[in-house]
Amino acid sequence: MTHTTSAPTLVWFRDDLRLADNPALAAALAQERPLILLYVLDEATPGLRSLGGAARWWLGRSLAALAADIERAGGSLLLRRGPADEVLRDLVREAGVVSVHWNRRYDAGAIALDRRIKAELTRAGVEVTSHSATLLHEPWTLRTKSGGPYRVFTPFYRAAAPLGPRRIVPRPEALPPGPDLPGDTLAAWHLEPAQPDWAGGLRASWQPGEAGAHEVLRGFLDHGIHGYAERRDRPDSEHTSRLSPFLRFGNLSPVQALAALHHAAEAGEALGRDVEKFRSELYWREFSYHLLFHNPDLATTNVNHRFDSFAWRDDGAFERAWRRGRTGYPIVDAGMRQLWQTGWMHNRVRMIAASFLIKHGLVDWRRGEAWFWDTLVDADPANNPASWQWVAGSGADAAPYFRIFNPMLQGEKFDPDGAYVRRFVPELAELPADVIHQPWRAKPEVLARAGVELGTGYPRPIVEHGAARERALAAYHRSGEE
DNA sequence: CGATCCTTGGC
DNA sequence: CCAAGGATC
Repeated sequence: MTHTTSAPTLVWFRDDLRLADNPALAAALAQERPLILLYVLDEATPGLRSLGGAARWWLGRSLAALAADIERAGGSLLLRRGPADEVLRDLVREAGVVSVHWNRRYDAGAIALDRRIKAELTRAGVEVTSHSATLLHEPWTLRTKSGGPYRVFTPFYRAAAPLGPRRIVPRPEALPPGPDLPGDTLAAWHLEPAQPDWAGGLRASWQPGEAGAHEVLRGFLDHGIHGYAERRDRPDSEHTSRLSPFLRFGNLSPVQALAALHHAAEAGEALGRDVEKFRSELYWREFSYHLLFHNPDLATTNVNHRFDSFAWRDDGAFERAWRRGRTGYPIVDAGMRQLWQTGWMHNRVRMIAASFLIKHGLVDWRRGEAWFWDTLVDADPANNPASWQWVAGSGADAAPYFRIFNPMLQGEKFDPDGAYVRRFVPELAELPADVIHQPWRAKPEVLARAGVELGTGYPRPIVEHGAARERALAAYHRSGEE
């Protein structure tokens, strides 16, 4: 084999930062040519949404891990920055690339860019192949009997699940070296914050990359999955998978997660109900991408256009209090502070916090979506907007608008001992469980004993729940009359 | 087409 | 008890 003398194949990594189960990498390897492994930091192409701060941190860590994994296998990761079409055009010319492989993306900006690059390179005589890697099923393969895309989860799931995912592609044992090409250093991209360094909580919470993904997956299938169906809703317990950021950046594929889940189920390590529940959660991710593919402007436009005339309030003070975790509703504030500290929020609390911004504050869901986009390590172009629209009531298969979460009841139901609130809202740590979700109702001596000074220390509720609820229902009915 | 169903409640 | 209305077969 003459790897070093023949023309190279290029693998362009994007949302698939792993070596195992990577169809583009495997197909490129099978060509037995010198291999260029590329990542492009593209902050210049119009229509591509720039990563938020937390996601940039995750990307930096993932690339460091990927580069190390690649080097251990004998290859090297090339880093270049700029508009991806220009970067690829230059690199192809510079290195005499004859074949390019990548795994597909599904947001409109990326689809348009990839299509343009593919057309240009093909015209130039380069073979370009895209692969399915990031989803269990390609969105265009699922249609209702009447021919349209699914808009309700359950029929989607019933149609998709029996199809079964593609086969897992093995992890390559060795990577051939590629040509020596000039590239950027990761440090020069400044993906991790320096001044100020706000990422301490993220570093303490996560180990991005492929090895970290498998460690979390293993831990989840050994422990968290037991009782998952019931306890996944409890923010005070460790029964969620915490796989979302790994799936977002492709440190792990959903195909790998599903296969590991089935393996655990067959080995009798997990109960059917828990397995089924987690499987359906993987398919919720799938459904979000399906919605994104069929609604390219999911992050900016109401899926249900009845909401286009909704009179959102412009309330900077309310939004700031929400972002900082100072609404005076402990379960909301705990969630918002968990988000800021760790780059992640428990799913149940995401719903409560999102509902609070939208319904108690009447703030446009896009404002909340943008904040989550900037602060979540798992922020992706599908799940984030789809979930915000779900809470707002404007999305597909959405919660009805009149379903307004009661933050006290939700707190008491899902964090009954207050352990989650105590962890993230230390001002309230000494309050007894029976008042921790509504401290304003505690007797003065109880507050004093706990060292809580409402108003000066922990805030009083920014809105009264009952009044806010009535206001939201009235706004909804007004909107419906137009 | 009419029947049935629909992630995540609140009062 | 209340609260719509659309998706799907």
